[in-house]
Amino acid sequence: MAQQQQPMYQQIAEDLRKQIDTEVLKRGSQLPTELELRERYDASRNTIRDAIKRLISQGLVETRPGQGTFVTSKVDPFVTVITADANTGFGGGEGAAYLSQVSAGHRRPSATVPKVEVQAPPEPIAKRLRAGPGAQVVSRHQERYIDGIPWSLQTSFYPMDFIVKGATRLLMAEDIPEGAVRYLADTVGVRQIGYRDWITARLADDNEQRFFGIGHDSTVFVIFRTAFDQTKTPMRLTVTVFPTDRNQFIVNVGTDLPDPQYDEEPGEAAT
Amino acid sequence: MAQQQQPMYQQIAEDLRKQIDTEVLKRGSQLPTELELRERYDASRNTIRDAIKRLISQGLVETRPGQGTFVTSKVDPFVTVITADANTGFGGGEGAAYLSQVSAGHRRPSATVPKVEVQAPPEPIAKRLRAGPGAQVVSRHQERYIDGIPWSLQTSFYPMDFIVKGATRLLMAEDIPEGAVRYLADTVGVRQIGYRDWITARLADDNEQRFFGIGHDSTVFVIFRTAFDQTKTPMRLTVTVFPTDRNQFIVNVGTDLPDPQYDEEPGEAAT
DNA sequence: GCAAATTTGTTCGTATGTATT
DNA sequence: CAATACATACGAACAAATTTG
Repeated sequence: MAQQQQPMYQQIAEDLRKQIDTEVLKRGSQLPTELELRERYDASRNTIRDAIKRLISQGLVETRPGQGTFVTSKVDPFVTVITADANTGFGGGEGAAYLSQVSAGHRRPSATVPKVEVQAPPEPIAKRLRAGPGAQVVSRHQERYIDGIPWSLQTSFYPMDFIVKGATRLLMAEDIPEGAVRYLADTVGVRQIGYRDWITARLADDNEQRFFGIGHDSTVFVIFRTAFDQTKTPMRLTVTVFPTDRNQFIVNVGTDLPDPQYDEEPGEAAT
Repeated sequence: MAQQQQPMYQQIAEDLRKQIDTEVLKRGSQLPTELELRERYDASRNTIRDAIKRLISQGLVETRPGQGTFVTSKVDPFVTVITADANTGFGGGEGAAYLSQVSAGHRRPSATVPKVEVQAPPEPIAKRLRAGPGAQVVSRHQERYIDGIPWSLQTSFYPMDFIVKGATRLLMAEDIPEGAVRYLADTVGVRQIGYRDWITARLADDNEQRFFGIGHDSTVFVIFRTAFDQTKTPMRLTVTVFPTDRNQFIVNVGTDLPDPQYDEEPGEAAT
């Protein structure tokens, strides 16, 4: 009987995970306290805590000091189409239409008013905007929600040059209803010919952990969107941070594809 | 004196992280043993281990039983272009050209011979291929490397129908040099008009942890690529798993964009 | 090839601090 | 204020993996 291979804390974690999967422990419900689990599994409290730590790092439960440990209630994931679809045309702006939201109609996106700053760009930003040393940029930062759930943190950077040439509304801490792309075309004659998204993932920093309400070893998608004008010059860089636990992305290549079937979640797949 | 705010194990982790960032502890080098750190920081071994666990979950160090703890040596990330570029034309096959590899010329991709199976597809696969109950599919699984480094795990699923109609080479455990797209067009007249990538992230399972050599709380990208034929019917589903610590993706929207500047890593950005 | 030394992994017990009810 | 529940920290012992002599 080669059964006693795994450490006890992993066995306990596995047992609790199964109870969560099979809804014996329902979403949002409270787990037994550490002392109760200690008796049930005949283990020390430290071992119980090691098991719970595993479940936390897997995003299955969360602990609240003074209260207890609770099964996390996962939200229906937000699905974002990165490539513009036929209806919205050639997208890629900053505002509400910036990223086409699948399941639109059911869900209500919202965002804080932009926090606008003029700053010397950090090195990675400057490189992507091809801003030389000493150059200044305008940054516009927003916290974005869907149905009241923290969805993403977004910061757009524009060359200061646009302000000098007349696009002063970029400095206003208010939305640009017609979209920044349209506004820049109208005021300074800069037309967007396309953009490039650079998709990465990393651990969430402290800010992001607080805003999204995720643990310290949760990961986030970071998408760098560089938009180019008719002279192939970067005209905007938008950095958006999405927690991976509630976000998915779609990229369409080719025309005339059937609509995605949104009721089909991409579940686990054998490799 | 509001200095004793953070727990000790977090302070120790922070101190070690700084030493790694400033190259005091170089890439690949060994950290002091737990007993040495225990004396240096005047803490118990368990507290030292809590600090190291934090560094592990941040991907900064790795432990090897019987040997010690080592600073992880990060590889130059692999950058994959998801949208087809002008040169390769309308991509989306299964083989080597399946995903255009940036920095090509410097790096050598390789893959194991496909492991071919005929199976009843798991539920998520069947849904996406629109395979009814009882339907069979052919799966072709490969482990893929770049410069000998584990890069991705890929499984493609084809409807069994193609085999019946004559595309028997799909059953062979060997590469299809001209590409599966071309082969299917030639043998059964099924032409690919495009594909849709569905990008998600999740924790790595045991298989993936072993193959990629990553920890149990590391995350992976999972990309579901559904390819459609001229009748808008799914003709292939490819599931590819990439560890997030060494992979990035580019999506181009619009034509005539300048080339990416590959020497510019997307570093950390203020939000 | 084997035994010893080294190093990390697991488990226990205990005590105290902090947040919530 | 008291009770409850999780968070941090210490010490100790043994197991498992690896290297060294």
